Amino acid sequence: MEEISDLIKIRRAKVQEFRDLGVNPYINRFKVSEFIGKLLETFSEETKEDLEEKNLQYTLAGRILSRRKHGKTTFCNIKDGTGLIQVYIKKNDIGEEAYDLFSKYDIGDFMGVTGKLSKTKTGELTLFAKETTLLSKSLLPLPEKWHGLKDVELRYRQRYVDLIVNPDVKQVFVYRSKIIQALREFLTDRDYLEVETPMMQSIPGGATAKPFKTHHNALNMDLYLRVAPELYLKRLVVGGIERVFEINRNFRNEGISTEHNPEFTMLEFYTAYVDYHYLMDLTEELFRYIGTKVFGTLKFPYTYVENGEEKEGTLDFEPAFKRIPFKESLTEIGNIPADTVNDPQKAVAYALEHKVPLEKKDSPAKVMGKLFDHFVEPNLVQPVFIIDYPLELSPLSKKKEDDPSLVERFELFVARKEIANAYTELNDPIDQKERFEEQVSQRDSGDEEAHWMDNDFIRALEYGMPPTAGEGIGIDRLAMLFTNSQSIRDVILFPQLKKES
RNA sequence: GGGCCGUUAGCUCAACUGGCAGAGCAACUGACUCUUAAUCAGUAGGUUGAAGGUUCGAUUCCUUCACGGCUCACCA
Repeated sequence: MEEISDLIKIRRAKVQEFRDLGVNPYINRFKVSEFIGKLLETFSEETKEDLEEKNLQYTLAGRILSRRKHGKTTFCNIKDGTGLIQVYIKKNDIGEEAYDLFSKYDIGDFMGVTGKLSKTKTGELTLFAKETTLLSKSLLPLPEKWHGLKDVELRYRQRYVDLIVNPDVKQVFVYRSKIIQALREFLTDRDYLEVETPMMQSIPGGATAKPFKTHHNALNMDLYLRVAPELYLKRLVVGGIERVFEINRNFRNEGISTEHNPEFTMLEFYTAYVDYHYLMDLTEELFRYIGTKVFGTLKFPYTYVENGEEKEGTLDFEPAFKRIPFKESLTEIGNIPADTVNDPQKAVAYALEHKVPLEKKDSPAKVMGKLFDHFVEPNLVQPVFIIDYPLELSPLSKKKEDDPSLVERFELFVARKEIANAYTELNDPIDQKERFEEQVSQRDSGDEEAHWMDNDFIRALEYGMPPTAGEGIGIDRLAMLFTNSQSIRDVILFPQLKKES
């Protein structure tokens, strides 16, 4: 039925051969005396003579990644989770029978090896084997050693293979993990409490986005996967958890691109008694903390494409991040005439003239948003806070005291991407209710992304929420930024793909 | 969802204007006791993503579909 290539048939036959010889090809345990990385770290600089004198015996284990056979001797490289080391197997040293058995191992198999650590005449740290053990047999051939696995579809679908043969891949995910760890440290050191709030919500709130819908059978109730934790975290601020954060998944039923995966990881944190200015300072500090702690630098390479050419730049988190009001950014960075920005009709005309796609139902504020996306965002390379957004684009933010058409909100842009979004939280329950009502009417007129009415959230605010500022940071994009990754799929281990055909 | 590009051996890639589908690595057989993209000699490996169509003849041209990449729209 199933077509099996000769390569696999041969390997399956080998498994049987080992069994026939009384060798279990999948043994239960194997005691390792040291990890490879540790040996590389400790002994790479030592001379061959010193190593010989110390007569160091080790038992290592790892996956065979390459092999160079020379008749009665073989060099191979084995890799464990910590590093890759060369092993030298000589017939005279391990015996004829053992050598014949070893010769049946394939690239991709896990083997254990005991022997003396020394160096070859070329100076490479090498374990000179006295004994080898088959730990686990591999049935599928690994991709080519030189080119690795390049087919991006296979890399994402079979990430396990990608991780085996493309060493840089693991490093990206190590960095991702360390970045998240640094975020946690940074916040917990400042007395923020990490919490987990519902991912399944009956009213999906906290962001303008289309949710995924699911159904709970026992409760006979439709539920939505959350688009943001925001409204629950604010309920906690109401309840007295005045410094709170959550790092977890959000789900949005929208397009997939190099910057969007349907499930993505967000940090959201809330701080009572402060405003968005405080958060800007804290955000700058946070970026420098990650840079220093994880990478030991505040300057990062940045690859981008301009006019079809790949170019290299540098992102610098050292200088103070610029803070530019939204409206000013349109004129100063977007080079849109001031009278156009101030006149909704002219703005629409300007947008159409420059082929910015508008929809008929777009309000003046939405037109501004689109002008921003089109003319300003592509120019925001070094870290910059865009501040003071139009009220209508921000249904959960607090109005500015001196200009109620604007809200106290900022978004942080780096490398032409939106990385963070923050604002002084709206805590006036009556104002909040009116804004929800406005969103509901937009929803009724066909805007599937508009916010829902959340009466329990209003009730929480009615009990009183202290003045609070909150911020969300997209972790995937943050990881892209720090690892200079061109696609969000390169920082997500298993990105969403269609079913394999 | 739209546009452009791609899918050939396990992997990385060739095959001119439609004319016998090829190489390197991996595999297999053999030689080789310090190699490292080991080397040398030989062998095998293919429904060219799928289904139709045009043609004497299709990897190549056309149509539809599947999957992927980039990009636009939407969005963080």
